[in-house]
Amino acid sequence: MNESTALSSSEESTVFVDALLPLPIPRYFTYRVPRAWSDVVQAGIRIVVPFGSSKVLTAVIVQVHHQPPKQYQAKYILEILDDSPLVTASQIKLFHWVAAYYMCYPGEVFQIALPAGLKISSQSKVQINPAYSLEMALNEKEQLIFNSIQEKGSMSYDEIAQLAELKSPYHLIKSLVSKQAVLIFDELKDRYTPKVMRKIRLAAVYEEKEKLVELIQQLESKPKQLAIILHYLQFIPVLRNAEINQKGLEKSSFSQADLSESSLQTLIKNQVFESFEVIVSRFGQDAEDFIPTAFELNQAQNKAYQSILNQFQEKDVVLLHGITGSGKTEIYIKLIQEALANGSQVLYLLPEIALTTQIVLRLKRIFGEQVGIYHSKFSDNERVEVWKSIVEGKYPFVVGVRSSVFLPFSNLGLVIVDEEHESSFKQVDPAPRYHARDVAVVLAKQQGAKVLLGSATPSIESYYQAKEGKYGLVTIKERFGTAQLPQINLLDTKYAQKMKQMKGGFSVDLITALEENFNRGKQSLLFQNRRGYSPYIQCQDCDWIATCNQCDVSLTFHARDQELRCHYCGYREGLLRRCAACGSTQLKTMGYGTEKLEEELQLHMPDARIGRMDLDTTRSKTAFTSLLAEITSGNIDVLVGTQMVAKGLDFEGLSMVAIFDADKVINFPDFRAHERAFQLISQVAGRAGRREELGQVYIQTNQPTHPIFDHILQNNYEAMYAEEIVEREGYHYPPFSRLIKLTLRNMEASRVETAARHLGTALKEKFGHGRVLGPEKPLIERIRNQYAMEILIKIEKGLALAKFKEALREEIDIQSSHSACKGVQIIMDVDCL
DNA sequence: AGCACGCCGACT
DNA sequence: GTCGGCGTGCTC
Repeated sequence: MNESTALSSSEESTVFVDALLPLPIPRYFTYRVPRAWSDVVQAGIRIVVPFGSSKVLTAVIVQVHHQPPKQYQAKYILEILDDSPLVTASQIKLFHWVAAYYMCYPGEVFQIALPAGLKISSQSKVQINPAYSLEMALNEKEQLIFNSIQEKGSMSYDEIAQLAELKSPYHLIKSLVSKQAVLIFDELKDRYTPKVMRKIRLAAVYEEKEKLVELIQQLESKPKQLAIILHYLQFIPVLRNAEINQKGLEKSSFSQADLSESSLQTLIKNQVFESFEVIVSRFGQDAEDFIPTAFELNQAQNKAYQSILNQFQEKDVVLLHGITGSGKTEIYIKLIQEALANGSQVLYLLPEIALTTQIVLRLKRIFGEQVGIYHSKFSDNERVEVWKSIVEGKYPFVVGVRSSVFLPFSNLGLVIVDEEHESSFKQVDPAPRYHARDVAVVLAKQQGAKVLLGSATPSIESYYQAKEGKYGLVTIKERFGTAQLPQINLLDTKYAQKMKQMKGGFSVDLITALEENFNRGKQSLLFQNRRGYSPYIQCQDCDWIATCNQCDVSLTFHARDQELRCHYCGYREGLLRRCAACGSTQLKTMGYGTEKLEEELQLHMPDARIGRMDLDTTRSKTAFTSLLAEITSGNIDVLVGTQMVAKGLDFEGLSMVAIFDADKVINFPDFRAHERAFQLISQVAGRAGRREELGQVYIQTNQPTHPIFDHILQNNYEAMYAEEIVEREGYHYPPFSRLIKLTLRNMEASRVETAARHLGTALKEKFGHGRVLGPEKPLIERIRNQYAMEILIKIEKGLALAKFKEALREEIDIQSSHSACKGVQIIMDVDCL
């Protein structure tokens, strides 16, 4: 390739860049770089580019070169957003790997990887610079735009382009910016606004003792001002240590102490105090209670820890199988501390729901300002901050959800995937449909890092890898401290029914157990994986059931809001008074959601304080934390909850756990049903008796003889695994094969069916009947008026995966252009769960 | 993914 | 006679 140094003519030395755009298009796009920026551009910096007739997008440069495209005229870059790379070369590589593996496009990975604040688009805005002082004359057009912005307060790029009759207003705006007439909203440069804190400090003269004493004497007659000074000195003892004055005190501290705002203003005006702003980290606030703990691992933990270190010598991935309450977290912490001490970065992946709980607080307390949190419950600004900080080398330790595998690490030494069996590590809806655990393994390999997968109930896949020797395996079978494994009791609801021992959905035994536990002043947990009041309502006269008109599901009744809701499309309507089919008023709520359990339980236990934790009661971050506080402070005796309570919730007084209905989980029509049931039930059971006392677990089921319960009762993971793995091998399911699920969608059922049959036949012919299953109707045939059909592709172990996928992609492309598939959307999900 | 360009039905 | 349906194909 030509080097710029060797070129002289202007045409030849024009700089071009290949850019990755956040779109599902399989290639890079080449743009021309304005001369002024030819030295600025480099791989990894973000640019703003025009795309199509009217769109403007943020892209990232992957390559800088001098080859003008031959087929077309390259468009100019509109803007440069960074002066140093924000996306690393290894990230781009990872995007490509993910795209190839999960059968999507690098642009789609890029789109998911970048927090929205780093991807400005045509909607970005411009406002007047309050400091503008007419020093620089504006030309006619600029003046026009300036006036218009002044009038409206702010204008978007699109609006300016329209008014100025320009295709791209960037140059005009740039000129206005350079004349200091306007400011681009931080939204433009990126939508990220740093969080600032207003602080107050004493003017430097008063750092001297005499001056300060003098000041205080002067203010004797002004009690309000004096109070402010004294308040300040209480927190910032300037006399003892003059230097701390520079850091100042938060302005809010004064208002919180009910001190006069106007007196403070007077002091500022009189130059006793000065007011200033600092940019604060959105996470750093409680860095004060940062305790660099040196804790001791117990014997079992230490053994496990040593074993992990040993196995890391040979294996890149180690699976830590530690039963609930065995203290895996302490081992993680020790490993993290060690990796950080070696100067490498650490990524700690957690499933979405677990992240809001105590573990984050604990890690923050231990690692202080070293830790960055990457989570969707935090605002996008916070995500941007984490991204930028990692690039700058801050936050060597990141705790995050699945998308944090795409952060710009450069020196990763350790990745921990906690609760590695959790299905929320797999993205389902928009592409890329990636599994964060598996991407983490690739990421780690790329960076030369080690991976520790941790779980009390590992996924069959991971355990198999460990058994096969591909991963290391470390097992802890003892619980931490004096905690014992809970005792598990099965409650046969079929029998109870026969004996008239049921009160509503509760067996008498369950109520008795709950009451006893309550009378002993202990907390209980009632688990039911279904939110709302009742999953359906039915007419007692004609058996009609209220269903969603956009989806093939029943509407769930929510008592608090007195409405029926569809949990799939979000549709809601008021509660019906009459049956829509026969007009009868005999409508009855059927089945049990958490709301109904809460209500019934209150009738059975009128004195108990009952709380509920599910998606509906924890929508906001504050609702979740306040509920958590209620539980830990003992203000709740029985907590009713969905799977949210099963993950990482650990509170002292909890000595009993009840699973309201185990049958739903066990009978789920899927080859992973047993694995999932074991995981979920063990997990919920594990919440009980994490302290000294022996915990009790009650499971209501109408099939107490089901073999899965043998393993659950004995907490025997290995036995469950041994049984399951035989099944998997026999039916060629993972880990003995790879699965790709094709979902076809269309508004018309018949079209989807035709297309699915057509595609299914073609694929069977091309890849063999044994490898293609279906097409079949999914559990829910229609969602949001879209009908679906599924085809499952099984790829046996040993087949060249990448080649197969290429061939599959090709065949799907061919078939999807066939008339039978017209208008039918085809979605590919690799390693579907 | 959007969005423009392009060919066939019910309307002022 | 036109407005508009959404079917294909392109976007540097």
